[in-house]
Amino acid sequence: MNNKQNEKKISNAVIRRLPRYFRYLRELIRNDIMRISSRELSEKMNITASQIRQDLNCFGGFGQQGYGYNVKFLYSEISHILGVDNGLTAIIVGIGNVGKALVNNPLFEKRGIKVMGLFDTDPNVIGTTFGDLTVMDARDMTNFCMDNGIDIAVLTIPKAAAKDTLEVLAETEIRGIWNFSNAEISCPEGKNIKIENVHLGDSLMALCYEVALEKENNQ
Amino acid sequence: MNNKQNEKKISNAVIRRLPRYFRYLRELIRNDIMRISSRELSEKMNITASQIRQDLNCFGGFGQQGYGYNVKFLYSEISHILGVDNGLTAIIVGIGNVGKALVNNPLFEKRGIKVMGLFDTDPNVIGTTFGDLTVMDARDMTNFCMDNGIDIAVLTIPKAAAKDTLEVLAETEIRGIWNFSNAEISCPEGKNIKIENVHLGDSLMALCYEVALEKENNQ
DNA sequence: TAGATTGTTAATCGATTAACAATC
DNA sequence: TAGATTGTTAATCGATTAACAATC
Repeated sequence: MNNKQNEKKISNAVIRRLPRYFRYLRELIRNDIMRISSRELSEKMNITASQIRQDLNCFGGFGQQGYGYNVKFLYSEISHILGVDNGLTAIIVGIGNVGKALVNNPLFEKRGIKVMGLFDTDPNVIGTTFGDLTVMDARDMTNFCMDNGIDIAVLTIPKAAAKDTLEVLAETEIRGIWNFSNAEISCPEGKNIKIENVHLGDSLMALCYEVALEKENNQ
Repeated sequence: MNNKQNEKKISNAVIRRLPRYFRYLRELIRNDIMRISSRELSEKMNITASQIRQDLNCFGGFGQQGYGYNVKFLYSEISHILGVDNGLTAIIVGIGNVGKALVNNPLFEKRGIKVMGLFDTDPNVIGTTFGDLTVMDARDMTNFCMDNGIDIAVLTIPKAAAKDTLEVLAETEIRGIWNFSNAEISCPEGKNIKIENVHLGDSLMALCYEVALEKENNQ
């Protein structure tokens, strides 16, 4: 039950699995399933029961011997670990096609993240509205982030704009960057900004590798 | 030099790194760098030189002792392994916000994939055009895939539609699915369809974990 | 030839799985 | 209490790194 997060570093492999548990548990709740054993969950998720127990125990004992796990309790604990109840705030920088796809996406809301502002440099885009948000001039980004205590910046900008934007953001209190630009960015010296680089192209190519291999072997 | 692909199974960890090599090598070519040693590349990519040599040797010797790697040659070999020159074809199923972001994306073209068709079920969307493609009725998807020998289906559809769409696609000669729907799909029994599930929400949550942890520790 | 750097084997490290004592 | 299932330690497996002989 007690939080071990501060005691030892959680491996990246574990962290990457947490959102998956989060998804499956939400599904169980939706189906009114109240309790589940590591074995049952392992069958649904296609991983070993051992791994589930190891993973969950990184954060403390969430289960009960002889009973299993209380689904709602486990879900709320994992939600907490993932910061779902932390009231994190975000801005989206670059309102092109990808930016637009994210603005209208339940992705953020589902995870308790509030999108507070949209930014672009194009005068034709600045001033347009999406729901209750109006696209602002990127030059006002620093002030906006500072005034509103923004936690996360979503970068849906061209590769060429990534470096400058990173420098601007480094001057704010931003804590994380979700980077969709093709530039591979890393945290500036002396800062402590967590960066998640999303390379959709890499995902597509991993698929292409398998497809191409199969195609060659088959004909 | 000789292709070892058929000899032993390449580990997933290696496959996931190939697109990254692809990107860095393209960058080197753009900067007119003709040759590079594993050590130099390792410094740029922030991995060990040992790993680079191990990775590349899964596919055969692409380098030369005492010299290093010829950038253009290595790039073309990796491109080939990733199927860039295989003339793969694709359709996009579901022309909502995410679908639109992908239609207008150089992602496919950059990797030699030709997007041949767009599909949707919404009568208001069917018939609209994007570049030289017109959105077709999803009911015509099976025939279109068969007639055009489509390799890859990109699913940008709601979670609820994923199961049915998968069943339809299973009746075609589709070889791969790039799945953006929140449903976690797997290959139907008896078929050999490679599936790449993209969970943008999982990526966002992994970032949130780090951000939330830092926030808690700092205040 | 001497220097450099690969290809490849061996050593290390970390992550996954198995086993079982603890306990509900 | 007996049965079930966790939490946790130990064993295994695989991936990464180090080392070095091969060779350009």
